[in-house]
Amino acid sequence: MTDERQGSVGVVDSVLVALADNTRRELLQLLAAQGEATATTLAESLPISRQAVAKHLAVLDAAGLVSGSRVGREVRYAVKPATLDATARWMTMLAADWDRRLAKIKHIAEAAERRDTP
Amino acid sequence: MTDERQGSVGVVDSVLVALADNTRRELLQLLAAQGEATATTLAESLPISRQAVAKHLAVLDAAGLVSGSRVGREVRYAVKPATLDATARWMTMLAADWDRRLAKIKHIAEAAERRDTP
DNA sequence: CCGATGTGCAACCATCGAGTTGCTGGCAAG
DNA sequence: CTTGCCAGCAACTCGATGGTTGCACATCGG
Repeated sequence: MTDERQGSVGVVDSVLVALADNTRRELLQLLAAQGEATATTLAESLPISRQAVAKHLAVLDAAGLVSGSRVGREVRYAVKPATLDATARWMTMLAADWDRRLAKIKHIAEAAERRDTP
Repeated sequence: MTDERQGSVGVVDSVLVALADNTRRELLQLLAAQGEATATTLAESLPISRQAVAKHLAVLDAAGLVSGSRVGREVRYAVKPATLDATARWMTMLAADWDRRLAKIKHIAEAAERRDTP
């Protein structure tokens, strides 16, 4: 199993790195809108070359956010919601964890205050 | 106001960029664990210099993930769960959107298949 | 078979970002 | 007042990354 401890490396890292780029997010949006598309098609909707798009798709594929399947001489890419969803879950969990800790610390601080100024 | 459309720039961008770095995530973890800490303190728990930590904290602050408050000659930083939570929500919504579109497209494809092979 | 179209690979360039060192300025404790 | 932390620039190095061009390879259509 992949351990997957909070802030360490892993699947989450690659997803976040992939999502950190605006062009890649636009690419995902286009893919989600069209269902399936090739690198060349996508490049026509963006101000960058086909090769640049291909590289981005490789990154997204490595992160598990998209997957490509060869059909004849072209490669159709499609979005994979599961990975994004998993990352969203991880984030929600993390935020909840922070909240828990903050609440606990605040509680301790208040207790100390009550003790100092009775 | 900041518009804040789906895949375009904005708050989400800065948060994702901030989270894309592993050192920054470790920093957040440390902060969440300790409640409050200064740049120098945090630097002692990491293999990098105080200045590097300060830069990272600046990025996290700009993204709204932490906030620092001056106490005497030192600056105490603390985690801000709200922003992370908002981003997590955004992601969940996005994943759901992808799922919706995928389902619709699949439906269309099946309909076409039924029509082609009656 | 031959041309057109789409991918993949490699080299190359420019910029960005993480990290460093070095110095200055403020605040506090002696 | 002086000494010692702590924070805040500023300049610099260097590897990662987004982007480009050029070419070779496969596949479809005539």
